[in-house]
Amino acid sequence: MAKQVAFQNANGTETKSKPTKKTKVDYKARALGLRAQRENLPIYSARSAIISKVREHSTVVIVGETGSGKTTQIPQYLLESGFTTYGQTCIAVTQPRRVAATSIAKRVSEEVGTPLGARVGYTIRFEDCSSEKTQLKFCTDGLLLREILSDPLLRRYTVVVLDEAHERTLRTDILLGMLKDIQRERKRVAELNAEAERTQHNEYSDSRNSRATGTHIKFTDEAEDDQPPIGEAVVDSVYGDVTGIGELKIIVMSATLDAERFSEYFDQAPILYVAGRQFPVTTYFTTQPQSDYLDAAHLTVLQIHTETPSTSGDILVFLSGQEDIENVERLLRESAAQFPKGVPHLLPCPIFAALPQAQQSLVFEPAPEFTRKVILATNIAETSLTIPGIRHVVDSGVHKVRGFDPRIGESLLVEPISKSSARQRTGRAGREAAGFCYRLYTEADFAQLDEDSVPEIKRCQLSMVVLQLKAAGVNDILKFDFMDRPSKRALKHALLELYALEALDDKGELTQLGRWMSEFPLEPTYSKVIYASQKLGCTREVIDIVSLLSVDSLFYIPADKREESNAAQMTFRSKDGDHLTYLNLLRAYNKVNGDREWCHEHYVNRRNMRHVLDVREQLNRLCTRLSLDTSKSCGAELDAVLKCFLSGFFHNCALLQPDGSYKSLSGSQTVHIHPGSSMFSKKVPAIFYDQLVFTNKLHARAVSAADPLWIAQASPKLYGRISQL
DNA sequence: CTTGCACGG
Repeated sequence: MAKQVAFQNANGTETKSKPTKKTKVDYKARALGLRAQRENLPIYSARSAIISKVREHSTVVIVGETGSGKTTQIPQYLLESGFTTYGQTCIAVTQPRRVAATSIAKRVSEEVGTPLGARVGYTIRFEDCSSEKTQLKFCTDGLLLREILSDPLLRRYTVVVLDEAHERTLRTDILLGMLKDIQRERKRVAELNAEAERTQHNEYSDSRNSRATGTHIKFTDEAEDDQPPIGEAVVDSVYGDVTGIGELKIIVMSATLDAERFSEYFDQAPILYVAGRQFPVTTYFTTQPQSDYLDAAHLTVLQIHTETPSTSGDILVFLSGQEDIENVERLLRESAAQFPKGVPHLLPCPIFAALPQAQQSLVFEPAPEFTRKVILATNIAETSLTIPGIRHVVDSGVHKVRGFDPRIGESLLVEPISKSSARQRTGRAGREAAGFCYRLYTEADFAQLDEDSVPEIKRCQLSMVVLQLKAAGVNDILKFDFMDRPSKRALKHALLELYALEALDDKGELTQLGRWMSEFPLEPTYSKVIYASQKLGCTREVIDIVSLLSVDSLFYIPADKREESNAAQMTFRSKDGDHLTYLNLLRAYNKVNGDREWCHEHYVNRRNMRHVLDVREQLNRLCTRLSLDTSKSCGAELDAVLKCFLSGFFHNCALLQPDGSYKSLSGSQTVHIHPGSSMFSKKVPAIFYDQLVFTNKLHARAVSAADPLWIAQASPKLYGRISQL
């Protein structure tokens, strides 16, 4: 081979862990069989140290490397140590991802030896596998956040364990802030309870004189029938009856050594370190910077393949997105076709979130005889998926990052990864045995990388976050104790957006509409649209379309089938734009009952369509509970639907210019209609869009035609003038 | 004029 990528060995090796094996449910006997395995985990020797630290401190930070067993064991140690009481209190363990919450709950219930949903259970959106008996509940962090809105003190829980906190997802960060508040309030309320107990046991003291300000104790003789028979109810001026509520313990679990930040945030909480099970990974850097990482990735894979036996394990390549993956796949197929006889086959397996399930699962199947798999992956393989059999990792050093700046809007750009991300990628080579990692950048470039990625909360739109905080009673958003504070500009932008949507009044206080909107698991723009649909009589259509917009791709478009998939999409096309096109798609999908073949023929992403139906069902149920008539339909008068959308999306409008381009109303920027849109290359006086994302250009996604007059009516204060245009 | 990293409710 003429072209080569030169590598050099890094100083030292990097290591990672061994996964636990999946097993079948078999309750008591099975649990007994698992006990030896549990006691063999690295964390087992730290059991009593962990428990006593949790008893002594309100908050404990635990750093556990992959394979330490922290995720499955620590919740069980707490359960065994009496941190909960049957039928009354519970331990919550949060995960950033749904699959993790469910699979860990399954494993732990096996180890505990009870059926799933009994003593150990899980709750995620659309799926509740827990009961009155549940004392250990695994859930997504987003779900626990929702629970705070209906139970501001989280009174059911004695301990909350935040797992994977180092990932710093938007929801983990908000949860950290809110839990810190809740912990302080619980401490105050717990003291009230302790004091009530003391006064009750002292027959000489007058309890009325010994209470904290702002509270009073109800006497049993003035109580309703639902009062406990013995003793007195403890009532707090803010939370009402707080009888029996104790302190809230918080355990922050992290896989990396950034624990000091968590410890500082929780008033110097103690940090415990637990070692993992690891295999060494030999890491190489390129000797020269690579101008084209796709070419470098392609050549490196060929080098690994020819220089090591194919039985030495599969190759995992980290790339930035679908386009990169499809390009490298093509290069590899071309090269593999020219292998001389006797060289083992090379099987490229792409994997990214938008890929249909059937193709995703190929990654997990063992390669055929005399064949080596090359997994071409996005960040999905960094944390979300663990692919067995990987011994070689090729790291491009880049990923795609969503950004947000109120001045520019949203963006989606390829950027260098952080050091911790590079280490995480490297670790993927050492899950089962010693491995190798090839970094397609120099050691000097690695040294220049940021230590950690920027937390999500600093690079996304915050209107939904701010609405949630307001609904949870956080009045001064600018003073909220964020672990990493978003910019003042971003927070003010969110406050202004909520004001424009009439969720906040001119004092910045939550309006009745804002309270109503906060009930929805939706961006506030969407809940506003649903609200507007009642007056205009098209709630059924609006809920359908909002559900359709909750997934990011309704169609799957492979690079080589663009023409065909476009033709298939034409079947659903509405002249008014994407919103009604999507509605047509849903109706067609329902007519064939989501038939698999039909979806395949029309390039419809079936998994995402199922999610749409789940969201729709949840929204319908929620609306009914809030006494909205979800059957209100506008029939063929679909203009009403577009008008509703404008009541939430008046900020997302653009007007046609004499030169045929569109300029946004809010920022006077040139916006380009996304090529996948039914409005692409169409000229109408005005458009509105679901999203504006900067990639190489400002692209408007999910676009529909709008009457300029409707825009003026939707927000007379902002755009009243355009009716005169 | 030709395109969407990953998640969550």
